[in-house]
Amino acid sequence: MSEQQPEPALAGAEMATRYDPQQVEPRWAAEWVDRGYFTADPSSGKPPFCIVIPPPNVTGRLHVGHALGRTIEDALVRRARMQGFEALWLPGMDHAGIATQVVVERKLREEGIERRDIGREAFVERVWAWKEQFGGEIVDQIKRMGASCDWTRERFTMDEGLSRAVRVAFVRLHEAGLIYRGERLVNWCPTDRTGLSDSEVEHDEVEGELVTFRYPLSDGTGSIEVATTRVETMLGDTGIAVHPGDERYAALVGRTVTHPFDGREIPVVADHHVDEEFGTGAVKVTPAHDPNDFDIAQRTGLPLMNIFDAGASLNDAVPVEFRGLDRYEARKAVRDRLDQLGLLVSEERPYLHAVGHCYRCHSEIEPWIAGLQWFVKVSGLTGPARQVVEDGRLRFAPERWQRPYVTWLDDLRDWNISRQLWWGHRIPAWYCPDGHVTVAITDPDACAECGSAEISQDEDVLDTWFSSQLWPFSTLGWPDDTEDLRFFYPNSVLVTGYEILYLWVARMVMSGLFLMDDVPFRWAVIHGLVRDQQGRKMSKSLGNVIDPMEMIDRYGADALRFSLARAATGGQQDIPLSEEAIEGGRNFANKLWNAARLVLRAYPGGEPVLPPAARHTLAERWLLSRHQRCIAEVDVAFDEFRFADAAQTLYRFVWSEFCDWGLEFEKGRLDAGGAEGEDATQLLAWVLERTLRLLHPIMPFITEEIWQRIGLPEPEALAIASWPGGDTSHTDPDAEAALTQVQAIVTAVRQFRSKHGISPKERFDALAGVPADTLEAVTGQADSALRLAGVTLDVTTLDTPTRDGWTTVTLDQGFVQLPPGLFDTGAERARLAKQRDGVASDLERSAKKLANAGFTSKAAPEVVQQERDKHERLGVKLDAIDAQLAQL
RNA sequence: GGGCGCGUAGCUCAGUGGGAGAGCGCUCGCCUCACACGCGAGAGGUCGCAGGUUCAAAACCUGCCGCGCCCACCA
Repeated sequence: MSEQQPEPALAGAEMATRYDPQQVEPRWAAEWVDRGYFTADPSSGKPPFCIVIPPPNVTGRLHVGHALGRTIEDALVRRARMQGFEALWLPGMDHAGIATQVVVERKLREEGIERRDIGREAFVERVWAWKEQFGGEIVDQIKRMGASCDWTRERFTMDEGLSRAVRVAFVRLHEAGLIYRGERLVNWCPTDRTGLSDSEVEHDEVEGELVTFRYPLSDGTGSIEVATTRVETMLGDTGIAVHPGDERYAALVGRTVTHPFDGREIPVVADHHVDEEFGTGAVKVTPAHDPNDFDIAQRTGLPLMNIFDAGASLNDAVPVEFRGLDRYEARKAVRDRLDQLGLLVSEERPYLHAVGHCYRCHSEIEPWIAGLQWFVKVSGLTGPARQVVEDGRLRFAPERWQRPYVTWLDDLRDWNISRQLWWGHRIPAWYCPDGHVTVAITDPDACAECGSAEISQDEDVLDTWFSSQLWPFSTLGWPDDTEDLRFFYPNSVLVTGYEILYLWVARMVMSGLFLMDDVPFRWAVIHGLVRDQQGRKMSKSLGNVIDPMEMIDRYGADALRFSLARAATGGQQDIPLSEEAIEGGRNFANKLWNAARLVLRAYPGGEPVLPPAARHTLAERWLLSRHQRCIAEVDVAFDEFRFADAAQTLYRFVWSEFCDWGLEFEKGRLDAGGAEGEDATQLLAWVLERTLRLLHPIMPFITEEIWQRIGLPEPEALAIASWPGGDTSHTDPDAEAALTQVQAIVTAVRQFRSKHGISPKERFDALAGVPADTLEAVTGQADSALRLAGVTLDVTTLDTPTRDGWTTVTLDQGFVQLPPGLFDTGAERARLAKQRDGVASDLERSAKKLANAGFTSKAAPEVVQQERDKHERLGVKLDAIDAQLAQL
């Protein structure tokens, strides 16, 4: 830290009442990186732990979904680092083909420039320039979150190394016969003017129409009715199909109908795909614009008739009156024309059906023949990808994601990887005039087959996801055999949202297994989508978008991180988040800050030393025991990727246990000063310090800042301190039980005061009775807890005579007596009566249970004994209340 | 058409076979010398519905109802 050194130790007294993340976070974010804590060293001798970041789009901005993923990743990596792993979190960005191209195109258009006007080379240059200038904002945003990435290893999917990896991967797959070129119908986006893979098409219900119309038989003997949701495609019909076994149409197969607009004679064919039950049992066949029809045409030899241009407007293949119309205008025009000719049979509108949409721009997809395209043949890749989850080499958390993953693999069709874009990895295939294809890693000078020097490279680029699927190993140096690759592959964990389970996760597994012969990662941690409090998707139009940068400005990165971690429950599919929740995270940070202020007020600095056990008070034994349980619970929660549980456990420990009881008990000792005060201070600092370590993966900034103020001689930062755990020596069930007694006493007195409206200023005496075996432990402790609240307490055993005229509050095990004159008798009678009702009904239920022979004979003995104890306790309590009521 | 998830306090969610919980919100009382971004005390729930298993069900099984999501070439 060049300008602002972290505060030295002993700064407790200088700590402000309010924690201010803005003064802390930027300093540490820079300092950790500058000191090289996050730079991984594969030769350290430590075991590896590696996560690669899901690379965000270069043009992207951090949204709250990213914030969730990065929080989870950072928590895992920081904990692993503290646990002694050589932890690498490898960052980088994705060129994001379509998305980026569209963004830059839009910017250029604002300058009055069309990409086709300036040409491919100039356009790509503009994208690079744009990327250099405006891209990467998201990197700074990730840094602000406190992400412990190794920025020295930052990668980009189109940097030199990764571009080479893409070519090698392409060539290797091609050599293995797993990449081929073919002409097929592709999912065409008429807006982005490129083909898409099946995974990039989203199916949404739309309110369309179902139009039924007639094709007259060419011989004038009748007609055939067909139905369609896209009546405009009838312009491209080249056949009518019926089921081979359908007797209604058997006589028509082989005959023709006449196209009403252009007079073409169209054959009636038989094909098994047709469902006799549906509609009229006859189907119009548009091979060039429907995948099923394409298949039918392949089987029956019907010709293809392409009626659309790349923008999905009608081309010159259709009658003049329709040319140039876009598909929606055409739909109406064709329908009207059919109506005029008296061929329209019926219309159903609205007709709900699913229509494919482009995942980037949401235009309706047009199945279209876009020339020769490259495909990945998945049949050779899915088997191993399924196998590794079945034999546990790759595991999902939560486990339920395994099933959809396997199901998807089972149904997978070949992957179209050609994109008619300019921004991306150009397909490493060259063609000569004779039609030979040369596929090569480095640009060839001549055709590999005929030696022709007249070769030209494929105009298309590869699907963005083709390079993303290599990310877990290409970033580590593949195809070279690097030290990083050997050490950090397979990655330990991959963290991502379920929306790219197929698009990305499954493909990394397939390519990793094929190219690296091993899974890309051992765990796939799948999280939900962050939604608003009503469960709605965040969108600008709804105005419910939570901008993580704004939240960091307002509440701090720790607050954001904590609230995200706490919300990531995994039980439900998605994650609701509200600004109030983040405010809760901020409040928690402030609570921790103030607890530290109190503990460190008189702390001398240095490593906290736990006083010998013999000097621990009951409350201290309790605190250490609870703290130890907290460590164990947090540890297991992290191991099982239950981030919400880890956060919740820490919240409860810090707030409800450490602060609410621990610090309240210890205030007396702290104030006492001297040896007693030193013991208390050391013990609290010891617990605090370990708690900071536990909390650090989720809230790195505030924990580091406080930790520095404790002033340990080493290590120099919490970020590289060790993870607590393992030790169980402080577990102390006796202390926990005894303290439960104390809490009951303290609560009873507080309730009494509150119920009777006794002013906090009013001081009074009280007497508590507890079982003999906890008397010694409880004595003093209960008194010290209450003294601050203006109550002087005597503690005695249960069998000591009670004080005449005092009112008794009956506890589960013991009682509290309060002096007369403090309260209204009527109110007290009401309080007791209410309590009696509760106890009486519990007692009745317990008695019934014990009277049930089935229960006493079949239930586990310890459960029955527990019930007997409870019954007895309730009986004693009821008697005590009755006695008290009688006195009033 | 196939699959998945969820219905528990006003809201968002924990809780997987033995006495209904948390955070926020709400009510009452407190500026108690760490914290009002706080402290203390409360109110509030036929655990979606109906059957079943069990001595015992919010939890396990079956069916139904409701909400959300994913996959899918019924025109």
